[in-house]
Amino acid sequence: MFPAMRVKIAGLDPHQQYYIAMDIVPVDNKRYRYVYHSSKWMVAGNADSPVPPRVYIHPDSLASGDTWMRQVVSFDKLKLTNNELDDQGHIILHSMHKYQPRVHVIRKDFSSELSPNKPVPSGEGVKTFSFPETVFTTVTAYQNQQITRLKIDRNPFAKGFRDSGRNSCCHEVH
Amino acid sequence: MFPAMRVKIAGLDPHQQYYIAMDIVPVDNKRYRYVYHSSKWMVAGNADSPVPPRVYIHPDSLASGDTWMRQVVSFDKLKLTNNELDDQGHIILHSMHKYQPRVHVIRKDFSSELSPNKPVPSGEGVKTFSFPETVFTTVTAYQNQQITRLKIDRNPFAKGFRDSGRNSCCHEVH
DNA sequence: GCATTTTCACCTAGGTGTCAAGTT
DNA sequence: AACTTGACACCTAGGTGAAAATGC
Repeated sequence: MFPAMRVKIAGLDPHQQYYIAMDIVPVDNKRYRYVYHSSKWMVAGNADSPVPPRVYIHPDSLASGDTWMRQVVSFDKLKLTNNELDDQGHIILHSMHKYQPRVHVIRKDFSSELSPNKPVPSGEGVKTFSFPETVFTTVTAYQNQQITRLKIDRNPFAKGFRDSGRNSCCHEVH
Repeated sequence: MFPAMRVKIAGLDPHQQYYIAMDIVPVDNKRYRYVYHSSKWMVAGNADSPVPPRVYIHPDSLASGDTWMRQVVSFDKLKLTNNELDDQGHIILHSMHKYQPRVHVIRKDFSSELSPNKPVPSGEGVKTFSFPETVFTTVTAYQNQQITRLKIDRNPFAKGFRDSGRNSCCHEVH
């Protein structure tokens, strides 16, 4: 998933151990299509049937509150798929649906049920945060030029598609 | 370090947490030189002055005995340097000296003193293993053809230097 | 003369969007 | 017509020994 979600965490007990995890939940029960001439996502019917729940457990888990709070916690290794039979542990989503990523901070002594294949437990010892500005719509092909440009300009792995990169290939270098 | 040291571990308490670590200790107090015509390492004087002790803590640490025993524990990410001022956490060794790698299994409740920059603690809760067949002599350039061939033939990153690789580059493919 | 460092081409491994082709 | 997939060129990132350059 790019751009990656990155969070700063405060208020933990420095000496307590925590897991940090992310899941991605549907925003509504709708399927969408993109209307190019109005540059808007429009409802295009009801959502497809639910997919197996998956949780991305941050690879720095288990770590102390102290460790978590000292760093920016980045979810850049989180991967998405539309393959409901995925066996790589990726988070499974429907294409053309709206989703909200959520961050979970889970005290170690409350993590007995934590699993990549089960919903995140809730209750005392688990805090969940979601940021409305991170809602996104899944696609298999980009629907507009702005998103393509954002991806190409910001992702180091897409450097080959940048205008500057393309032009510079034709300059003579001495 | 290639080939990497790889170990199978048995006899741990499945539910106990352990660190696994490696350090590399001098075999003797000598400096060596390689005599090509006899294909042997000969003593060439006394060892250089000791270097700062470094410990490689296996990146899967901390993990349960169960987890450790289920896998082959590989030290392929361990890195060596001859730079005594190294700040990358690599293990510092003198070139042209003989060394013995050691594997340490450290119970979590005994790991208070465990640090990449301090000698591994010893006593109850720490078990240390060394395998004489893994003794090696450090170099900055290979001293004989056998070791070069071993490296090239066995290390995937050296594929470009294999005979088959070199020849195949010249074949026409159609 | 020997040991060490630096630079380099050549790999592994894997993350990008593009485009052509396939699917529904 | 819209959506999805797969092959591809092009990157990042970093692990190899060869060979040249440097040091002692």
